[in-house]
Amino acid sequence: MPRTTLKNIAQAAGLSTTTVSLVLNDKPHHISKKKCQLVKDLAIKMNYRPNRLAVGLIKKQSKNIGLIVPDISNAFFAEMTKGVEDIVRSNKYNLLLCNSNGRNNLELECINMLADSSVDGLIITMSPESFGAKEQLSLNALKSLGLHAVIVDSFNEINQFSTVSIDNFQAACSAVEYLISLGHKRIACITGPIGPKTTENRLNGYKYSLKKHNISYNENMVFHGDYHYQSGYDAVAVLLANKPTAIFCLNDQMAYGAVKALKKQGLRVPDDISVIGFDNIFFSQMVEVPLSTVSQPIYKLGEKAAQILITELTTKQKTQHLVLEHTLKIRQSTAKINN
Amino acid sequence: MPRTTLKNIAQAAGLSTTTVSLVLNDKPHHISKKKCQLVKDLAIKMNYRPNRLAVGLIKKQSKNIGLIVPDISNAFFAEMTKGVEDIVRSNKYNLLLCNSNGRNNLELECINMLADSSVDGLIITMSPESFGAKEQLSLNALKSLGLHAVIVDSFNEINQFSTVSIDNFQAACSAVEYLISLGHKRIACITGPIGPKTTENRLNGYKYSLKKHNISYNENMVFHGDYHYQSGYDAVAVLLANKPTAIFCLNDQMAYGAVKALKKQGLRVPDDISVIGFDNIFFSQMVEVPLSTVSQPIYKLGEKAAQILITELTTKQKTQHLVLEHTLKIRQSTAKINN
DNA sequence: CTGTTAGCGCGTTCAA
DNA sequence: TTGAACGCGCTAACAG
Repeated sequence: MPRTTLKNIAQAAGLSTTTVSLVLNDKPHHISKKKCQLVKDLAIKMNYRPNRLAVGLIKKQSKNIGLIVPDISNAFFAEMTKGVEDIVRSNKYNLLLCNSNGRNNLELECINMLADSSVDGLIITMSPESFGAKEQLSLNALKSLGLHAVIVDSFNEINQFSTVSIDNFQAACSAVEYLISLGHKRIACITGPIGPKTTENRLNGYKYSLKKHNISYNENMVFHGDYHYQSGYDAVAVLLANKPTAIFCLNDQMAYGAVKALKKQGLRVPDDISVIGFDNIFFSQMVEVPLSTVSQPIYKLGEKAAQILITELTTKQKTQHLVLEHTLKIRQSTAKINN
Repeated sequence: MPRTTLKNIAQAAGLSTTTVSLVLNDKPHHISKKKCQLVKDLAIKMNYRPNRLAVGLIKKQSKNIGLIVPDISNAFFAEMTKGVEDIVRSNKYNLLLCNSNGRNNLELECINMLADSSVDGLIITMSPESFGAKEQLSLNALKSLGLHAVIVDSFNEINQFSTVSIDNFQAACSAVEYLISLGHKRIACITGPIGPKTTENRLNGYKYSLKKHNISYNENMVFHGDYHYQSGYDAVAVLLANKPTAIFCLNDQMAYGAVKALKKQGLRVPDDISVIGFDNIFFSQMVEVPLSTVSQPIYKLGEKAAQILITELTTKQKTQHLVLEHTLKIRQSTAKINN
């Protein structure tokens, strides 16, 4: 049995579809109270609900918003997505979810598919691959498709899209400064893939803070991981050669891996070596050694992105670059240097 | 600048929209090679992409699939969603994501919104509230809207929808039997909210295995949690009164909470008390004491659900009830009884 | 106060 | 070999 359409209820009421449409959409009209009531009753009785595709086609707005993330099964993106979803839904939009699997070409496909679905706008966290020329590819796609977009976890002053993120440079500084305040001088760093601004900024914060405290920067104290658990684990074997007393991991997942590897090497965290992470995903309070970390307001990042997008969509407001506050979350994986 | 439409390219080619449509959709036709080529070239040059809303409206299939989960920020659902998304996308569908926040009324709203968006079908994990009469509410909504649906993590032989899940009863049995094989007799259980079949089946498995081994069932050894970390933590204070030597938690999150509380009480896991979980979410290998648990094929649950749905959509295949294999994942939170 | 007409962008008869 | 005409379900202009 097909859904009841405007026409169905128009027929049942003996009126035109226009009349019914006017009444049901609360448009200004001059239709008799009785007919109004008739239409409304009928709509309820026949369980009428407008077809969003048809409305979207004519109004040129689908009431759909797209979200592109590298990997929804990653705790960071899952929590961010929740923030997006809550705002989107409370504004009567639907959310189209896409995974780019961290690949720039898939990201481009997602952008196109979402455009094909006439999304009113989209929220995107660029894939790790999308930096430099490839980032431009994505940005240009968005631009040429005339899409409204908000970019999360990336800060690009010169582009025409709104952004939401924390100040990754300062956040990294605060983590490293904290380590230094604990007496650490031999501070290693496990990074994500080199290229994206987010990673660059964190790494620059690390370098800056070292320099500021007259600690010379040693390339061998930096391991380039990929933001996954395993790379944090693998990094330890390499970094230990340089006898660090602390390790700054550019995300929590890699910190978990590092802690695990350290334990396997017979080193105690934080007694023998300190580890600090970045993100403060939910599980960081529950891992073997509750993780000290730079806390990002992950859920809020998603919320704000959605709010900004919807605001841009409804009012004709210009783009903005929102920087959310980070905090340092001290738990038990860091301690004063001990020697 | 608006997107190029069929009409645009028809004009540019000096042909009718019909001709263009025929060519671009590879429909049987008798159009000269040259014109064919012209159309195809133009389509590429003008970057033509069909409007999915328009196509959906006319074909009566939107190529959209809906997914309703209680909470996408929950690691279990995030991973399941990834499985769904991968299959959905590789079949050229789009995914509409909805959170029910665990509430039946929101679940109903989601179902309606998805129906309004003309989704071709949907995948749903019922909210914990949706059991008994409330479950029927959701089921009836799906039915009366004529929606194709696949239900994940729930098994209901009498309904008309396909289901995908593991055998929760057997899975619970295997966990408890394992504990018993380790010599445990005083086995406590931390459950989720009572009502949903999934929880009931696990609890019944627990009871059945106890009985099978002549261990009398003691109501005070069962704590009714809510599947969240905190309730696992809170349960311990209550359960300890009955001196259990092992605790069976109906999901991993609560197991983490239990382990944490146990530690706080000065008890060592597994030396003083064993803990076993359920789900095997990704983090269970990384928590303080790597968790022994019943492993569900979470990603596969999502994959299979999507595959079944798409199969039902394309071929007119009847519903099926797929039961996936679980396994027991023994890690370090369980040990032989020690007294 | 209400209905007719037109069309959003597309696919599908049918006639030419 | 091609195109005009129709309709998916709906809204918006303009009549009347």
